[in-house]
Amino acid sequence: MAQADDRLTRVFSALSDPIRRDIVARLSDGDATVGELGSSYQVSLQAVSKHLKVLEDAGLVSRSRDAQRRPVHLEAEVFDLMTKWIERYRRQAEERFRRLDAVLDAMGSPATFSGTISEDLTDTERGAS
Amino acid sequence: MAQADDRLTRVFSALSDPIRRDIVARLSDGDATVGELGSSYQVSLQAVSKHLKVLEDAGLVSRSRDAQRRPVHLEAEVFDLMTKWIERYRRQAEERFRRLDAVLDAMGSPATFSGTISEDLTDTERGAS
DNA sequence: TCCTTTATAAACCTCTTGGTTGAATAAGAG
DNA sequence: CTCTTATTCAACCAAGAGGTTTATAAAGGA
Repeated sequence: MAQADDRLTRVFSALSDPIRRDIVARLSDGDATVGELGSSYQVSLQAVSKHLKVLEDAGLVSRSRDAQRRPVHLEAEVFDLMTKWIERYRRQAEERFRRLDAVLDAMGSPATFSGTISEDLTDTERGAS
Repeated sequence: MAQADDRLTRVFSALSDPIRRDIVARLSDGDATVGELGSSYQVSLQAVSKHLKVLEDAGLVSRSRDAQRRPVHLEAEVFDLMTKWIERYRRQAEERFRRLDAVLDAMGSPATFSGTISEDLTDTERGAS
């Protein structure tokens, strides 16, 4: 659970950088070496190497070996982690919205909506005391 | 374009923090005040207030006013930005994978796959020189 | 073997982030 | 008015992130 949390943190964090998102975009089009990737940005190759390490730690890319080169490969499955998280709460919010609509509908009043309509759901992630 | 980029950066960045993700999770169950949210974590209320500002700047939440209270509301539409980005590259990677399979199939060889199969795609985001 | 290419490691710097505490603001409630 | 509640602002601090440069490692190619 804390593990999944760390993983999500790493993935979101990895994609919060424009260069790293761009690297992912490029890799979706095919594997590439560090040098190939690096030539597109103004930052040093070492910086790109660091970015790749971040992506790798997040599980978003993997690397093999081809002579001196280390081709980088996109691991698209990790996206699932994010989309699942996102979709879960999006759905929940939409569901709540639907219910709110139903309530307003039933009593035909505006109301500033300050209370909570739904009860507690089992929330696997939240844990702080 | 750079605007969308900033927005994506802010959204991913906002969700890269466990407390902020948890806040989003809670808000998906209903609006809440800063105080209500803050009581769940060990950090100070001021820290929570800062987290909310980050979420707000990312467009993930909005705030209204109810006397001294400032109820926080989840803006789930922003999720679309992310899912669209993610799905785009996931799909592209899968597509590439399919084509690779086809190629391997056609020539019945293993091959370590180092080259690029597809040509450049018009990539709206990538822009660095 | 020696050179060149490709990539990483290490040390360093600066800016950002997430946290703190203490003061200020906003808006009822008595 | 004055007090209390709810929230934010300001100043500060430690740790982390992203960048640099210099040096090192790994692995063909001449």
